[in-house]
Amino acid sequence: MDDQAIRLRKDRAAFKADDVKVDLIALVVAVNDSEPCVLTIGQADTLPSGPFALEHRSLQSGLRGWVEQQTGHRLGYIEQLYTFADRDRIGAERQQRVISISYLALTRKEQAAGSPKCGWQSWYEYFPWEDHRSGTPPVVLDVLRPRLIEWANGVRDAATRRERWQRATIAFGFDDRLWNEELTLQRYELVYEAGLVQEAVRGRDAAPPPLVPSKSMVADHRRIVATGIARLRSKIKYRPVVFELMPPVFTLLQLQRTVEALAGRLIHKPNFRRLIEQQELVEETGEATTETGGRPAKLFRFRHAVLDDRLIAGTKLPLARG
Amino acid sequence: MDDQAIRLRKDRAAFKADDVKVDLIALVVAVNDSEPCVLTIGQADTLPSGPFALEHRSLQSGLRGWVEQQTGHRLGYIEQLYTFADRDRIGAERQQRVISISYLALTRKEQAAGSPKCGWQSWYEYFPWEDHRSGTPPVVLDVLRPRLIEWANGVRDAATRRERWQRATIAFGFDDRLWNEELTLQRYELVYEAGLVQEAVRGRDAAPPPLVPSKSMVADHRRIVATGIARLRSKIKYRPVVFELMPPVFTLLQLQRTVEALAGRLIHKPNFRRLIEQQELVEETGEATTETGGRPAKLFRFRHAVLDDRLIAGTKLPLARG
DNA sequence: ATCCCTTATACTCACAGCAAGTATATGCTG
DNA sequence: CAGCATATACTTGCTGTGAGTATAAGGGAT
Repeated sequence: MDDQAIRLRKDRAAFKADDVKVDLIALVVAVNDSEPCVLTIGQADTLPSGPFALEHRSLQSGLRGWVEQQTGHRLGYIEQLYTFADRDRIGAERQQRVISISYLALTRKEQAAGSPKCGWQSWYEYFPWEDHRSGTPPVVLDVLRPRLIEWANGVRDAATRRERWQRATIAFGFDDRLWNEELTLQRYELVYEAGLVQEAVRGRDAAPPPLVPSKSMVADHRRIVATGIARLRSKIKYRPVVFELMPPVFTLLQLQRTVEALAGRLIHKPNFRRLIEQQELVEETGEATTETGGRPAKLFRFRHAVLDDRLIAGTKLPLARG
Repeated sequence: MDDQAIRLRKDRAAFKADDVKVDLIALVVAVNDSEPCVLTIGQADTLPSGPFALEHRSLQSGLRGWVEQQTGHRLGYIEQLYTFADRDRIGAERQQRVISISYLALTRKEQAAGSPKCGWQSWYEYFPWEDHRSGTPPVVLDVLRPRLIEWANGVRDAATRRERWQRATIAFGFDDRLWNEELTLQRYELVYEAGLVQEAVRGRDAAPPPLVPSKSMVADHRRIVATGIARLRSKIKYRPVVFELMPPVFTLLQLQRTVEALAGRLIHKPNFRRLIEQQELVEETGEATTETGGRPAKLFRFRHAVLDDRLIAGTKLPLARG
């Protein structure tokens, strides 16, 4: 039957007018002094972004252009995060759709001179419940747990109640379940659904509700950050991406602190060192530094050769479960 | 400095005219009789697709609409694959960009009555080198290896030669390296770069080159299929997505054959059963079937409860390395 | 009925990965 | 010199898992 083919072509033609605007959004991450940071503009509430335009050679180069212009940073490693088109994102004047393509970029903080109107923020400012390096942060049990219980009990249906509480239990590791650092996005979605972040109650003119203390962001940028954190926490376990965040030369402890900063949890030192060395991810420079205090630490550099063959095996990092 | 902010706003305004067209492309996968299939239209060379339009509630619902209209299939599980904007994809008449957002959907083949002009194709028709269930297929060592050696040696620079051959070695497991089924995309990119598939030499009017025998597709659809295969092969190892492809009731061997079909390699049976059962992914229905021949096989169904808590641990499947 | 085939199911073994604990060496600082 | 922080080595024990083998149950051909 060729009707189908013809109808197809006609339908496709009929849609010609529905052009959309495409926005590129960058989540740029660096780690400095054991603190994972994201690059922001505005009131530390906006990610670098800009429209995809004709003169851009590709999506990635368009993104690089915007970030460079807005923050003065040259991006290195880039990977696509997610593409979305929310209903809320329709332009007011014309009925027009906006598609947002978000990217995750990894750099080093010192790389560029700070541009005006941009700065680095610890990502734990936006997600205070994600940093478990000094044990479970108080906000989890003191604030989130009771609020999420309230939220779960806020519905009639018993099944929904149970389902809500189960989701919270899994995501936050309540009731002796273990904390899974990779569930950052699920956790953000929970606190959003429960109306505990500013973004969720924006535009509503109800009485100011009791929010969980945390820094909010413009539009859905905080959601993008959550997506990026989750992606990064998962990826460091099987790809040597940490090195994109390291200076050319570093000590093993610095490397460990960086991974810990990203993962939001501590790592058993001997295991970490064994794993790094047996995988031959790094090589000694022959130098050592005394700046760390204590016994001078050997300096290492990343073995770029592994970028090739680590495609096979994957890099594993020992993230302690307990 | 507020220049920056002002300049930013102006730049953004100046780009207003650069609207783009957004295409949604669906890779719909099912497994039937131990054969992984993709849903195609046209001459079995096109994936269901259509433009994103104003009346679509969301990207996903737009995609569902197009697939349903073109193939009669209602999609269930959907996940985003990748978004790209190739330089080649510029409209001829107007200078306009086309963004393609691709999705991976998992269904069961029997679900819908076949629509005209659409059909299921084994994905190994497009990637004959990916099926290692009966050992390494001949095409790998007899055709691909010599052609890739030629390709690697086709450059002057010794470093490039070595790098090309190393990539090929890793991707295809030459020289006693082990085959990694997840590198489907890297392999396709290699054969593409080497000019061994029809898509790579399209539009060139050089003499017909010696291609590797395989079915080609329109535009870059075959690349999308490769991306989807890679994603799926990776994902079945840590998320229980296989069950989206299974009938409501099945035997353990059927389940194993499905996983093997996707992974393109065989699994050690006792290990597979142990892992499935100890993870409590399935439960017995109490029935058994004699249709399989031999001793009647117990029938199982998927435990939907695990969809929740498998967020934590992840589902693991025993894919033999050797 | 018997043999043989196929499939299902159970048990065992061995090794690698890895989390965790403990101990020691080294060099700085006060 | 004491005290401290770091680096580095050794050991232990659990678990996951790849792999082999054995047994049970039904169907079909002889």
